[in-house]
Amino acid sequence: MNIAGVIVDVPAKQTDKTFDYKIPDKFLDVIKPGTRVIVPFGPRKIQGFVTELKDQSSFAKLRSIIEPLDLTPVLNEELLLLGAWLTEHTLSYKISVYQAMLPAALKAKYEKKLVLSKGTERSELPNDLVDLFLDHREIKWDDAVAKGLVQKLQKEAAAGRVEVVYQVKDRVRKKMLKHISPALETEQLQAARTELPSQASGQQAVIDFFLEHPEPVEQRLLLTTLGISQATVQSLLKKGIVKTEELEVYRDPYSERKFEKRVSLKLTVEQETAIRPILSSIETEQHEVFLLYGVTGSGKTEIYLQSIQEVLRKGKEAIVLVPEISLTPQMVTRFKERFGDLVAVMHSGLSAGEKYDEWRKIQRKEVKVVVGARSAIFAPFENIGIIIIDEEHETSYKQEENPRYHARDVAIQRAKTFACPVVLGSATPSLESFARAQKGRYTLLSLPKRMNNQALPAVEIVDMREELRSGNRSMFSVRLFEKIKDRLEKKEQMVLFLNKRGHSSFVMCRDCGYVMNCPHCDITLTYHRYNEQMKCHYCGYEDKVPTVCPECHSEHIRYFGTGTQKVEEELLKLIPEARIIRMDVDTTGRKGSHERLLNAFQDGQADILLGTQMIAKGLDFPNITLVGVLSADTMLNLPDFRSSEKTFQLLTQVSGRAGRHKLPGEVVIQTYSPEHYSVELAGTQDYDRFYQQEMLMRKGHQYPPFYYLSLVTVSHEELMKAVAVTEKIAQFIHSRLSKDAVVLGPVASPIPRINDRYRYQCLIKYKKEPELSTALKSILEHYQQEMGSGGLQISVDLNPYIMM
DNA sequence: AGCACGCCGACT
DNA sequence: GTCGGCGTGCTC
Repeated sequence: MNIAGVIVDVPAKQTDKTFDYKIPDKFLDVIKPGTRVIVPFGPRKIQGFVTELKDQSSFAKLRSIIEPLDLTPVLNEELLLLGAWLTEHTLSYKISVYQAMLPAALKAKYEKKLVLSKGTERSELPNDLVDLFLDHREIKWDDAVAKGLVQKLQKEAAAGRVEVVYQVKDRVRKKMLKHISPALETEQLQAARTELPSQASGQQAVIDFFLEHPEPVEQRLLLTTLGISQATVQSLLKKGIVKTEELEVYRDPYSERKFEKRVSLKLTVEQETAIRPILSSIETEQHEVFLLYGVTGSGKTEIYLQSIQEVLRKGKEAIVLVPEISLTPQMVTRFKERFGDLVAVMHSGLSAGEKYDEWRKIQRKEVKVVVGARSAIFAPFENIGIIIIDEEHETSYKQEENPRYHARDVAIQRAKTFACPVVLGSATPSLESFARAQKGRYTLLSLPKRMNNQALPAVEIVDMREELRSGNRSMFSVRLFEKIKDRLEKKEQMVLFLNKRGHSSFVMCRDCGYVMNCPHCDITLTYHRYNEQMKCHYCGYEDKVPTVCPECHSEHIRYFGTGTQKVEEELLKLIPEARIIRMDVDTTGRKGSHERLLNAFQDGQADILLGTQMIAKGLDFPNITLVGVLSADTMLNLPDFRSSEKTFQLLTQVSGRAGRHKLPGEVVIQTYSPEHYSVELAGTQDYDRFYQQEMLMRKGHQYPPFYYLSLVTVSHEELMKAVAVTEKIAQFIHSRLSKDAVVLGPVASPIPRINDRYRYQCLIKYKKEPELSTALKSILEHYQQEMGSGGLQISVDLNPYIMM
């Protein structure tokens, strides 16, 4: 077994296979499947993943692996298999999949350099090159290019005075710090202490310290805790009483914070009923998917925590996925309080180094629980006992770049391997999941009541068309404004929510709320400034922008868009004394600012929390008694068949922020389409009826969960080329599928041009098409050459969430 | 993805 | 006659 099959770090169709290399004898015991290695590849050196070991290769002359990058494989057998599965299910390159499974820090960086050859002196070079190597024997290739000296240098290279060197670098180094530890056993240490001169109090203190704690301690820490100087340590070192070593330390993003240990809460009867099947699945080690459907504030988190506790008791590990946006300090705290140091946290707020350290803790089995966003699903645990996905309906679980995976699918796949349960939790489950629960593929667990029977907040829907009619042109309705003033007087807090994702413009009548829809697709038409047209991105339908409302003939018809900053300004104009904290991408950009703003709000430093998406979830402040949604429509009018579902989910989530504790909560939803079922039913928090209604729509228009979707997006600099290729692809797919499948397109993508590239797409709706994957693969194969050089790009998304 | 090899246009 | 354009094909 001295040959390794290696997947090389070159994301291209032609290199998407294993390359065989000889393993040098000295690395035979280190290199295993899952190890990263540096291999020669053509003239360069690149990183690769060993995926298999073998005795024979069909290749006659093999080159050798240069060196391994890991002492322990970064991918274990299960993850390698999972990678193969993912490749198949996302049609991505193997290398992209493996890289997606690991922290970015493990991705190689490459450097191309020019080095003075051995035995060559700087003075032997031509005059204009001498300075380049002034105080090093090497220079960066890019610098040489910038100075326009490449040709000259290449001549030197041909003459053997300069060499081109390729280097593979790790992105992040392990953080090493100097540690001190005793060099002697306890008794000898004791003896050494007595031999010290009596005035050597510092040295005595150090020995006393090590008699208590014999393990290595960071030097800086030792000096400060004992109040001694470096010199003291030096003399002990000379005497051979202590020794130093460089040890890896973790960057701990939570080191500053103290967590009080909390114990389990008593479960309510409902929670008790809901948790039982989960516990039994853990107990009997039977894979099962649970949909934990519980209204906001019904205590889902406590069920997660206690299930995990049971898993840990069995000596197994747990993965908890939380949407990036709600991976709030509050959430992390609850897990840290319960499980202390056994928890690793992974989210985008961490630096690459911090993420890597958290990952290392998992790999080294120093933690048992990981709480993290999407990519935490790849946590390298080897004995998973449960996978929990909170806010299961969130679309951020779907990765929108290659590999285009859905964390839910990966979770189920891994859980099958480990024969453990998956718990999908949500107050507003995705239609897909709820439908599966209805069909019995998932086990439905319900928590219909809030804990301590707190009533759901009263929701009032305000018709903004009425407001306009009665002369109120501001963005606050009379009702909402009254309530804001009332809360300010009572010194209670409130949250104002503005959905910012309404940017893709749509046209709406301010008088009657009429929004232009596509007659064939039930999807909002998008306004295009460049040709003053309304357009459907699903079927290509086009219409003129109306000057008067087709419905009520009003002239107040215009397109929409507004921002948090504008709301803040207007609010301050009306109520100058209001203390507002604004949370959006602008104010939370810097690291830690998210947490700081929320803490400020919690401490009562502001009355109003104004924000976008990010304040919709997970917040749990006792003093919030009013939630205002400024415009419920923005999301409803996105060109997306899930827009109703997203609107309902969002409104329900936001409403759930109010009155979670002693004070009752109120919600005001402002809208131009109060009669739309997603708004209306969010008002009564009636998921079940929403589900029924939305399922009818989906069935009628052949959308998930009745049909699967696949999306092929073609882009090219030339419009005609993009259209023509998409057309051919559509025809080809059509010919390969059964008559039950629907192939739509070519249609311009919702973003028809990015970076001067025209984008066309083809949407496939189908129930069961075993040939589809093969067909898509052969398309990618067929256009391979053109994708390399001709500037053509084709991307395939099996089960897209964003239609762009 | 790089990089080398190789075959056609504008220059010393 | 040469330098250099980027099309084509390969990397174990």
